[in-house]
Amino acid sequence: MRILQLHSNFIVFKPVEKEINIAEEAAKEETRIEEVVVLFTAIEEGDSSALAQKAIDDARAFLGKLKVNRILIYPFAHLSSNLSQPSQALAIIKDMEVYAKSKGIETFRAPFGWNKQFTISIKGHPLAEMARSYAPVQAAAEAKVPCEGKKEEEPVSAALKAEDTMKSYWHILQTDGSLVPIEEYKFKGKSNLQKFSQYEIKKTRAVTQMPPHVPLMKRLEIADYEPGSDPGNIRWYPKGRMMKSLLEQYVSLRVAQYGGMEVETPLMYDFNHPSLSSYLNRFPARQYVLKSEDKELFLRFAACFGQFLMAHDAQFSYKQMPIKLYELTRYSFRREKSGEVVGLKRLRAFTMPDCHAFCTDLEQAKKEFMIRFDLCIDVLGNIGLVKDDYEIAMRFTKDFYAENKDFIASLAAKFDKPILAEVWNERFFYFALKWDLNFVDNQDKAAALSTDQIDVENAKRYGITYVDEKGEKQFPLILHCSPSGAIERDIYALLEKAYREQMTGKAPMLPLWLSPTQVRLIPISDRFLDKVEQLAQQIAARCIRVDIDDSASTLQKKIREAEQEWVPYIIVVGEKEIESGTLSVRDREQKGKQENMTADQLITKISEKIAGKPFKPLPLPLYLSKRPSFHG
RNA sequence: GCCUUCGUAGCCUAGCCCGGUGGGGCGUUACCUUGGUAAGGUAAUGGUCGCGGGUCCAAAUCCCGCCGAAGGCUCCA
Repeated sequence: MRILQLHSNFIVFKPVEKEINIAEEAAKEETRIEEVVVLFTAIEEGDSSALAQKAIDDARAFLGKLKVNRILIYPFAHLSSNLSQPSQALAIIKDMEVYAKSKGIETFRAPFGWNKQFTISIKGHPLAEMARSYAPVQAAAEAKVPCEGKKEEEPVSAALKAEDTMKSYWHILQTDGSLVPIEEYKFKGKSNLQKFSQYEIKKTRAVTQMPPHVPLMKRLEIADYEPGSDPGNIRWYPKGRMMKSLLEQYVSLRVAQYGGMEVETPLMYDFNHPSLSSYLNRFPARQYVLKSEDKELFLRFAACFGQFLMAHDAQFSYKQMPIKLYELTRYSFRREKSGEVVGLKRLRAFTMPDCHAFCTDLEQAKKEFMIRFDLCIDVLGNIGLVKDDYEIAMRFTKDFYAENKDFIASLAAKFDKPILAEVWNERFFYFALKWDLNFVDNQDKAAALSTDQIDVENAKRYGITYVDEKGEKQFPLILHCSPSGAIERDIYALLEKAYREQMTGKAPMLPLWLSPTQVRLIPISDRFLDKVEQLAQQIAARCIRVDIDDSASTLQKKIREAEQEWVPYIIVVGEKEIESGTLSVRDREQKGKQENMTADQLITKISEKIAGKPFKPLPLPLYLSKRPSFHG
């Protein structure tokens, strides 16, 4: 049996003439049905009533999802070249109709045996079009790995087999390296891991609140939606641009210290390049496509292409390996579905540091993997996201675990927190092992930050080779690592974390090195402006971002506004301070407690806290009265 | 893409159900106030009520279509 299932706005059909002599009686009139799932159905040799019921049951499963309860069974012989006898076919079609009605479905049927004309309007969503094929006997068809973007289901048996291959078996990998099936694991005291597991496995969501980081990114003048672009393409205000730039610099610095060689590669690539087109098929991201003269190009959705094409042309041997290439893409483009794009969490254009390491063999890859694992955790920690802020998932096949149990156990021991493990029976992605660190936000949704994976496929695909000890060409293993994840996502995580801390009664703030204003000076009156400016210059000369609130508001209001801007240190300056040289510093970290210190002591205190981090000067005019407001 | 909800000044929002001159707050500007650690006072300014069509004597309000956003679904290397 073959069924083409179409979720339609409407269908209009009209019987024209009888094609066979057993055709049913029908009037040659137009029938119009609105909001209906149309089942174009061909009955094949050997089909039974049981199969008819199964077909209806499968269709019912979709009716629920589509929120429709109306079907049209439309006999359509052209789907098969192995049709059954018309008399049997009619009987089965009728069985389908009776069964569907018995299940409470509003069922229509087009007459059997007629040549009919029809007009149909199909809905555009992914589930709208679906082809199904039912084999009459359980002959094992060959299994195929389902391919993303294909709106067709494989024959049942093949689909079942593929499902078995793709089926994820969820476990918790404990710090001693043992696996506990998720149903048996006690999440006591591990509520974030539980939330993350739920999100990964069941995708449960129940919140209707706007993600807290969205109003924050606007109010703090970090970033905003850009209505003049495509959804998920963000505008960055001066403060946000500065933060993003610092994060970019920091991650790039750390990768350089690790040994990554920074390169730059094109934003757009030829759709028809042989290596690229086969990679595209393995990577289920939707692209931005553009035409230039007679070429079709796509905007890159990862940094892999440029680096792989570069590695393809490079000459290297085992003596130089592992070789590490690095690029920070500004931007990677993924045309996420409009309903999925949200705030800084999921974008269509995002900044992605990506470091690939080309390794000779699994031993070298494992060693390198471990080094990068440390690097990622340390980078995130310095950005302001510690182990309590994220959960880890590790994904591998049954066989890989069996063969590398000690290695996986050592990763688990190093992380020192239980790990969500996704285990497959067979490998169907290009990696043998992958982990990702996931931030769990205030809506209990998870977003991946850092990740690393051992790629066992792409060297061959891109023709990347190295020369081994015997002078023979070999394919390397490739590690893909983003030490921080997307930079935008880091900012999302920092804002969500700040919001969470606010909920627990703490003053929300950004890490000191990322705060656009680190010190705010508030003169008590205009009379002190000159002296305050001198103080500002003294502080700014030591690479600290300081500004002056010279607006016309009252003192109290200026303090309130500085607090609402999350300024870490606020200093009111008047006669006392200028004469004594002692400043009364309001410390946000300590909920606004005031502490007396000299300017030099403050400078030392801040310098120690931001040591080792990149610096950028104040991204806005020194005087608040000279600043435009970018949002409200 | 689908479903639900929502679009009112630069920002937040009342009014919509039950049609009859769109109200408040923040901001901005001006004036008064020059202050000692989270909102000083007065006034002025600012609106194609998302866009288009319909119903009606009359539409922010009711109806239809479209656009945009948020949440959900789906998807998520």
